[in-house]
Amino acid sequence: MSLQHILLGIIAEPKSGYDIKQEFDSSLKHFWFAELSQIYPALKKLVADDLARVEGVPSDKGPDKKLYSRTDAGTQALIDWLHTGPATSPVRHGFLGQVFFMGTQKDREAALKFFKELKAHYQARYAALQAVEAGWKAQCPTYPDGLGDDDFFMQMTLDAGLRFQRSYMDWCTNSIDRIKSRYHD
Amino acid sequence: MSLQHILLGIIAEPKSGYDIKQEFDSSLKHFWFAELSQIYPALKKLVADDLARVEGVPSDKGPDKKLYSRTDAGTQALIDWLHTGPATSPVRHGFLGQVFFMGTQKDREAALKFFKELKAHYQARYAALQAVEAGWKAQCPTYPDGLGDDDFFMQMTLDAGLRFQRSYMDWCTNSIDRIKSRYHD
DNA sequence: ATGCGCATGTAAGAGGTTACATGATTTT
DNA sequence: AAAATCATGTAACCTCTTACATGCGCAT
Repeated sequence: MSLQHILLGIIAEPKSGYDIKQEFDSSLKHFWFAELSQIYPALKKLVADDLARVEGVPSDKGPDKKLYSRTDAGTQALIDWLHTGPATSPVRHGFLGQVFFMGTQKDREAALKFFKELKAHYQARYAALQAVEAGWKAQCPTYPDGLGDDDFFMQMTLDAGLRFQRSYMDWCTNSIDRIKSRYHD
Repeated sequence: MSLQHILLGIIAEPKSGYDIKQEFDSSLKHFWFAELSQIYPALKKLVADDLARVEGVPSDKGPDKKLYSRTDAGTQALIDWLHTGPATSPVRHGFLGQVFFMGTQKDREAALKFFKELKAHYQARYAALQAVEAGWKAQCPTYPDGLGDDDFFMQMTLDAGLRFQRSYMDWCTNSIDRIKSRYHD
């Protein structure tokens, strides 16, 4: 349900499916992602529902680009989405399932290895978000509160990403300490 | 992919699909959940794959219960899963998508309302986890480090849940302050 | 000439949700 | 007498992933 709305948000400026995929991979990946094979049909559906229009333009290299942009109905559908209340569908965390049943396996070293790997994973994600933030800081010396109205809210999602990753990392660090003091002392 | 493994974890003791659903809703819901319509076929598949066995027993009320338990191959499959490394598939956060595009709508009060609703949502989840923790504390006076080996890891997932909810709440609080000081001063 | 980046898609399948279907017992 | 709880499932649908298919232009 959310993908359609997120696409509507992205095509405030005319964009092709290929452009959108790159935007997912660069600036949106901390909260959403989609494959091209999902994006193309979703854009078609927006047009079928009169929420977007297409315009074919020749490309420098490769086939023609299809640029999608919001119709007025599309903008309204986006705003309606913002008014339906926060989209907080519950989330599945496979790694917590693994921890939940980790007592099944008596190998303490395996448990430590697991948490160290998890911590490294979140550290990498954290570093990636910090790099995005650094780029933003370089562009705007009064970051974050001197940002324009649109960027203000976008930066909030980056702030959320940074906080959440830190929280995961802290939990890993603490868990490693607890395992060590329980089994290595 | 993870559901099968989580079911294997749960059926260390013989359990019916109905029992499992209740366990999801009570103690596992901070990291996983599943509908009965998904659980029943999944259990059948475990039996077909020789990872579980079934035993039909008469129930006090209602139809016969089918109790599922792990085979040795099932236990091995569970342990193998723990050795494949942390299951960190990326997560989609619809509400962050909404925040990302919140600048589209110029209504500041709507933005504040959104964040307050979100904060209330996470506060409710946090309170639910605290209640689970309180029950645990009542049972075990040396909580959390005096817990048995199995419970030790299970409690870690509760700790994770509490930390993550706090982190979401803090972000909401901070975002509300930022919106207020940007637009209400 | 081989592969990479640009640019479009389709098809099969896995995973998950919602709605439907059945029937017994216990509580209000 | 009606509703909730116990207990099993099936079917249609939606979302997302993985694999496949096509073809141009540019750099090595």
